[in-house]
Amino acid sequence: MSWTNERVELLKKLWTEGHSASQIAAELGGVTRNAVIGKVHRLGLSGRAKSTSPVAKPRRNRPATAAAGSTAPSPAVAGSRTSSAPAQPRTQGATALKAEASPALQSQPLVEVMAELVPISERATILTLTERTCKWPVGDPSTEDFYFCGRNSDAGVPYCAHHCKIAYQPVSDRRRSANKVTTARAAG
DNA sequence: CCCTGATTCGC
DNA sequence: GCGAATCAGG
Repeated sequence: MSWTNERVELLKKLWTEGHSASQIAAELGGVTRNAVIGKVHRLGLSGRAKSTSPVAKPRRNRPATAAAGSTAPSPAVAGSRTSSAPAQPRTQGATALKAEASPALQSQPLVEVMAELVPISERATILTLTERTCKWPVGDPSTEDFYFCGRNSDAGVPYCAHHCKIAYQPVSDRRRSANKVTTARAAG
């Protein structure tokens, strides 16, 4: 993958908007965050002032030939599956969902509630999800205002603590889930 | 650990 | 010019 004009433009745009290098790399695809950072510097738009040590740091020699594709960066979101899949989010069990259930698709009222709960600054697109970010979908995936929760989750756990509570309700409680969820969020 | 950007330097 | 490896910091 090369730095075409369009890709550079997108890079500039996203960088200016404050996206992190890894996020930009994910959106561009085919590049690592290192590549993005490198490009940012070459473009001379690193501007986002950091406390760059005025002091010259002693650089160590690079080991040896390591450039040969030793690492296999996988920008794509890996669908991490736990051995035993817990209850699908917001399902009564009857509705057969596709492999990765999308809770947002079946609970419109809840979706609107969630939209208010997730700070814009922490929202994620499909491109920014990692193994440790909450993959709780919010909104209609076919519209532009769709996003993922994106907050931190434990490694391997698909949702943040908050969304886990919603997603993994005991079967015995799920009958009243709609009410409980709404009530729970009101209570905190 | 996870993440962030900064820098070097072989390619 | 490119970006992995590395460094430094949160």
